[in-house]
Amino acid sequence: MSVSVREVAALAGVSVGTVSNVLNRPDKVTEATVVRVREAIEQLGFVRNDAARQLRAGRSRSIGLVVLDAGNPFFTDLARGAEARALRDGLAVLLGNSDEDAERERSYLELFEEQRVAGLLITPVGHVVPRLERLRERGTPTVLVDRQAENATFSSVAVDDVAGGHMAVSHLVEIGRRRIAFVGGPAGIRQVSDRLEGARRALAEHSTVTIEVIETESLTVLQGRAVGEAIRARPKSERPDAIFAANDLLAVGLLQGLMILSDIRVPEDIALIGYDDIAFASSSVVPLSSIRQPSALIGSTAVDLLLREAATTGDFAHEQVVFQPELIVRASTSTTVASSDE
Amino acid sequence: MSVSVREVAALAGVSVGTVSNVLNRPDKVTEATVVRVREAIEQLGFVRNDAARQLRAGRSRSIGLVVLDAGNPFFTDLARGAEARALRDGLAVLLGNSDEDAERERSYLELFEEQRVAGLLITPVGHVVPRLERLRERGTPTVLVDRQAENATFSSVAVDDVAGGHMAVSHLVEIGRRRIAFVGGPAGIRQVSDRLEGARRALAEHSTVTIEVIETESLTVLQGRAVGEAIRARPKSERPDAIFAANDLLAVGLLQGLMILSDIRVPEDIALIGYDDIAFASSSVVPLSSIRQPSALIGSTAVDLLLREAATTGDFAHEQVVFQPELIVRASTSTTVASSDE
DNA sequence: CGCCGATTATGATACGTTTCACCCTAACGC
DNA sequence: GCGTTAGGGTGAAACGTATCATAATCGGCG
Repeated sequence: MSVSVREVAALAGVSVGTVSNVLNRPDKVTEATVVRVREAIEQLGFVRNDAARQLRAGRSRSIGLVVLDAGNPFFTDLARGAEARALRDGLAVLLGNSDEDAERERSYLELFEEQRVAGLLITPVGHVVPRLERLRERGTPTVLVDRQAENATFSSVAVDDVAGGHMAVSHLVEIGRRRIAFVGGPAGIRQVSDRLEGARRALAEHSTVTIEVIETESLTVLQGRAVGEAIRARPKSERPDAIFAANDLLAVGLLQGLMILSDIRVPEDIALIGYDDIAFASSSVVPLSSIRQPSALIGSTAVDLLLREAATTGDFAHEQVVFQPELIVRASTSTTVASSDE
Repeated sequence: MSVSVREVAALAGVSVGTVSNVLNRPDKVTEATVVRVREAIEQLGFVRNDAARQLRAGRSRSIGLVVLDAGNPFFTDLARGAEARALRDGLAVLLGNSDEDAERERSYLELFEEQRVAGLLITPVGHVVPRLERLRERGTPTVLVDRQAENATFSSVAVDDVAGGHMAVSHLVEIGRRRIAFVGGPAGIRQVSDRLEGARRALAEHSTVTIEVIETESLTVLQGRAVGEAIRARPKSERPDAIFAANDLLAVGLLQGLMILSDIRVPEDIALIGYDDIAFASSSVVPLSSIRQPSALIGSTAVDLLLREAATTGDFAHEQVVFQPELIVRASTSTTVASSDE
């Protein structure tokens, strides 16, 4: 059925070893032979079998990336950054979408483990550290993405979410808001709890400000819309005067839920700030204030760390990279400014 | 280094064949033996080597999916649909992003071919038919996605883009627009040319309406913004009174480019309609009219066709599924209606 | 002309799994 | 008690590649 090196070798009148050399180290083979083998390959339509190659090599040329939500532009940008960086070293990136679900996460880890990936990038949901440690023992380096490793036992690249939460809420307070709602969840997700923690710290500096936490099942537009509608249904006096959403998807959904068929004005009645600064944030109904993260840079840096860790034999080289987020103010939190966007 | 079935077998005191049976057909093995083997697996931390498995099987348990733009929600939704359907048959989906670039597309095809994927889903950019035919000869079925196969030589699942283009422009004409601009590109992409074709047909029915084609390099927010700014820079009299964007990403960008620091009103001065109806369309500055496609359904149907084709031995079973798009009217094309959204 | 080193080519081997033809044993029917 | 059968288990073979020790070839030089 399938064409193998053996048949190529036969047609070209050389040994299989030579064919392999043409494929992998053409400089070690005479020009004339190279040509002859290449012709045979062409003629037979030979395509190298990656499974055999991997089996022999003991390791694949791919790295696995498990993200929380492949539909979130923040993660697609991150993936794009990772892919570009990996490509420079001839590595492919396998993308897995855990959808914030520990079970799905586990099944992707299993898949990647069976594939003997060259490395693993993950934004963890469940309790995966033991599994990751097992992987490491096998020689598969792991880098935690968008999440700081608590005990420096893994390399990680993250953005300071506590600082980001602090920024967001400080900003809301500065524009005069006092009844703030935090919308996000599930609470088990580190990014969410850190952003909330930052928000709380900002509050601690202003005793007159209160915060209400509204937990969601996931960080999606749909969930945001549901919460928005719930808030809209409240009597005016019980509504917050500002909302800090744990990400932009929620914020966009909130905007829909709050404004549709409603007299609520954003930001006049309720100011709104999101997180991630996805490309759509600047063009939503009311352009969205947000906390910007360098998504593509996170991805490429993660691959960088991964490769560095893979190259190091002594395994005490765990690096923790932490980027600082940036406040982007747009119309959703500014009554006066005519946002000039970017 | 790595643990193999052999060592598991040794520890459990059985043969390798039995271990394999426990892994793949546990019902064929005595309960007691199963337990013993499972314990050995656990104890040694054995993880099945997928490369060896594939090598033996001759085929992988993954299907490849090559899309035009992994950052476009239309395609992430499509991918999600495909993944969910594939999972039901125990298949993984490998996602490749061609970024509308023939070279990248080629390299993903090569990768998938080397991986001996069980099947291929592709939204083609370049001239890939010969390569796909070669794949088919090898026994790898292919389904064209979001693109009708011209000569019924491949299975395909698509949406009638000509009809969609017709819908969009008919709608613009109906609300009284006469100077229409079509924004999209590159022209080589079938979806773009079909939508334009549909637009032209709609025009043919109204001799007083003119169309201007503005070609873009890609279908992204950035490109849309650039075109929007170019239109904004024109003298008022030379601006179109309606724009049909080849997808929502462009439309969102156009919205940004047209409205920022500008007195142009949408839809009063320029009506705007996009294509795909991504989740963000309903929550943009001006909620966007669009042509809706059943993205997840396209993905799952494509996998369906793929599996059906893979099951068929006689190879004359190419099916062409064509869905009809749906016009979604929102504020960007309606001066009067206070959009009730969904 | 013969020797040597360098350059090329060879081909057996191993990677870890699944499969399949075969063996063993115990139970069953007659 | 013997033949038959079925259920469990065995282990060698094969999948297609890369590697590496070995062999062949060549050119140059003494």
